[in-house]
Amino acid sequence: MKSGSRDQKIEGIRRTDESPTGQGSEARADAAYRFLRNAILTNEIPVGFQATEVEIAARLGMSRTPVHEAMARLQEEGFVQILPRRGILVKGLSPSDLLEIYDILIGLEGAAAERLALEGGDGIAEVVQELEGLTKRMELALDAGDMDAWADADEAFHDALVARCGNGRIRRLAATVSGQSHRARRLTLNMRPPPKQSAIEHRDIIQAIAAADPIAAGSAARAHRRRARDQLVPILRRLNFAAL
Amino acid sequence: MKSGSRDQKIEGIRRTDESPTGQGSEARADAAYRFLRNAILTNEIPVGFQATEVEIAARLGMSRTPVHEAMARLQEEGFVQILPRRGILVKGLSPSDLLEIYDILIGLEGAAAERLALEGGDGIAEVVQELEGLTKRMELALDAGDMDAWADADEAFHDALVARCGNGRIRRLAATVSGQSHRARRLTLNMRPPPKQSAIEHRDIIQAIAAADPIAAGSAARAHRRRARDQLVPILRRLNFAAL
DNA sequence: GTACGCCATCTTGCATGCAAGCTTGCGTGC
DNA sequence: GCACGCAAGCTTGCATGCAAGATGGCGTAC
Repeated sequence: MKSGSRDQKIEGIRRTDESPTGQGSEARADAAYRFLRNAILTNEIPVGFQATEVEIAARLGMSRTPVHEAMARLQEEGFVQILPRRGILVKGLSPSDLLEIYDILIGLEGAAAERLALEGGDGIAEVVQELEGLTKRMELALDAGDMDAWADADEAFHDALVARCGNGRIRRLAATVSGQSHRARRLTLNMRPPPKQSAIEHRDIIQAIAAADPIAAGSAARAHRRRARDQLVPILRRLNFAAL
Repeated sequence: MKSGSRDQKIEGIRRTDESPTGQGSEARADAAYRFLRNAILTNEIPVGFQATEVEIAARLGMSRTPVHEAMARLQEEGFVQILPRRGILVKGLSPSDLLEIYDILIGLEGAAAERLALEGGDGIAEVVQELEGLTKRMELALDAGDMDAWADADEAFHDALVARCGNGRIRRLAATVSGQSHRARRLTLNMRPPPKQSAIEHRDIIQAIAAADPIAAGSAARAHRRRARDQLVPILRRLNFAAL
């Protein structure tokens, strides 16, 4: 037997009726990529799920070619593993994988914060306001005990930090890498102590950016992610998650 | 006419006689990727070169399919751009591209140095020795006035830093990103003042790693790359390189 | 002479056909 | 009863065929 969850539904790919070929580029391949990535992130396709290109192609109503390309991308990003002659396996994240991911986020978000503080001046006020608003949302959600809303706001803060730093490459890399830790963060959301500290640390970052102090901004961003790492990784190790 | 350099030779792809399919996976597609990437990095295929998938496939002695996959990867990494209906364009790097790349390297190498210092203990002595050896090579090359050898050793130092940090993801990301700046570094090699400072800064990094001081190690690594950035980018801007 | 519109060609994206290797299950021999 | 060998099937990688859209050139009209 291949796996336990062959019967998982993968229906419902959004066939945007734009150019089937042409400038939109990679219509089907891209659709397959986005659909599968999203399905894995939301656990619609669980870790350990195994299937062949043909099966996935059939479920998605397309041929093997675009699925093949999507799989190559997903493998590069660590979401799946193409097993030699056995099919495609949805991979989980081990605690050490997560450690790697957090170390990268520490570096990238530090760089983003630094860059934001360096740019300074003009558009910064707007960014600061956005970051402040998201931090406020976190606090409100935390007060209300709504951890999902807290996680949404927290994620939005970190997304905004890298998205607004003006460095498109950082944005793309961070999105890819942090996507991989999405499941882990959500799963452990209730195993962690209430994240009261997060908002404070976010404000440290915001302040340094507003003060146009790149060194302090980078330092604050790294310290924040470091603390998250040192909190999250031990929990996973203790739980002895082989993969999640 | 498409471009000026259609007649460039792209012959000579190394057809490793391993399994044409099977476990090695992506034999031809991977070969195409590596060959093209290398050719672009070494300027065998110059910036501005433009061709179609069919032409490249013919030159490489394979069909369009593996070339197509290779191109998708190269585009994601920023080496080429697939123009809607006009073919594939080898992209150059603008000064702001290079700024982005350096900001990322600042972050990633900082994280690598931090991680190395954190691991501490056992295998660190070996890594420290390797880094020290490469730094020595830089000094010797610099004394001999051999800038190419200096650049080789410098590159090896930075490669070793991220490769030995134990984080495979950092290694891969850094390799991809730093590869893109390869041409720029080489081209400006003789436009910069003699890099006497580099060896000193490398030793700062090495010392902090040896002392198991992650904060200092990260800080030193970032400071080193920051200086390189602030030296290189203005040169490119001044030269008004649209792309290189 | 210039500008606009139409047609042909070119290029890519996807579907399908083909080949080859690994895996696995069964049969046989010890 | 167990282990080894063989064969068949399954799965992926690559080649090729097909279709569709955009671009550029050429012809015509003003």
